[in-house]
Amino acid sequence: MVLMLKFFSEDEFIQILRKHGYKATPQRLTIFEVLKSKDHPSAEEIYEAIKKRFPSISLTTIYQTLHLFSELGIINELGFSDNRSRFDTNTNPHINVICPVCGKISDLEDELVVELWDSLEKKLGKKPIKHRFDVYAICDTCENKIQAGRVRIEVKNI
Amino acid sequence: MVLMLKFFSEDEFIQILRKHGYKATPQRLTIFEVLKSKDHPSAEEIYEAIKKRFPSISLTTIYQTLHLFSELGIINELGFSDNRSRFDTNTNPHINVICPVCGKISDLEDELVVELWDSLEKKLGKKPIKHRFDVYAICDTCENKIQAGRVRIEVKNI
DNA sequence: CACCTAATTTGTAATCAATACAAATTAGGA
DNA sequence: TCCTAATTTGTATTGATTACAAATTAGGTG
Repeated sequence: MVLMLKFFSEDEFIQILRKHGYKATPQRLTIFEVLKSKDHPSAEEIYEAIKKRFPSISLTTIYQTLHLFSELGIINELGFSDNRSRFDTNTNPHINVICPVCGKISDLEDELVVELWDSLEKKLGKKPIKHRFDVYAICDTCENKIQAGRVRIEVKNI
Repeated sequence: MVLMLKFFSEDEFIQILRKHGYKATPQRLTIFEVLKSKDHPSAEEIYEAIKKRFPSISLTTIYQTLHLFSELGIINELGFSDNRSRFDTNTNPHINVICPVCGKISDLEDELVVELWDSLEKKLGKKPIKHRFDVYAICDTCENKIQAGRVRIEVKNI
């Protein structure tokens, strides 16, 4: 951990690619920039955002690049039961708080999570490779809509 | 929490269905029994196991039933990036320790996880609905194969 | 116990995110 | 500037899951 996509400059990012033997293509750099600005985007959302800056880009490139970034450990792919992965740029120990109504994901950083993560090396006999901690709770926005009777509960990502 | 599919008798299970207005069909009871005996099965694995006891069952029924059980809160659907959900019958606070090589999932019950779960109500301002904590670590079986040079690393569920 | 009806099951067709593939393009070293 | 392996692109395909409508059935009622 400690690495965090959001804090890399473009130059640092290019160095990371080169160090691993990968080329610094404009497509990769653009996807990197878009990832910085998005929260927990799906491939489709990334594709839509990137087409604005890079109209010729192919969806296949998006997928290949996201898999490459996952392999490099700078993002995590989060598979969901609705078959739409989302991509997490926060690789430090944290909890994804997911609203089952609107699908919004927000990060909860917490000392106890770090403590739990650190304790796992001893408990498992080896340091784990990565984590994915999800918790489901209705977000305030949706809670208010429900209170006001303005929404029928329809569950996402659950 | 406290509910645990593995510890329900068939009669108790029938009562749960009826209490919620659902019929106790032989298909549902068979799926319930098979879930008791499987660890973290996919829909396909459940289908294969059930066809032995109930040859006429349809894959659609498997899916409908698994979704019903999820709705009742007695199992959790775990979506993965390979687009194959697996179903977790352990709804108590625990960590899924996933081997990225063979895909094996084992449960780690731990006091810190319970403590973390219990602390979330205060931190979020509301009691969360459910959790899903995954950690990736190569299992002993795969570790040994790798040491012996008998396997090329090929990643699953990651 | 037989009947009735809404719930459930079944088989097939459709969906759609993700992947495979092969041709065209390009980063970056020589 | 050239060269080549890496990368990108567009299209075709895959495969888990869902939609749908017809057939069946659980379980309540008289």
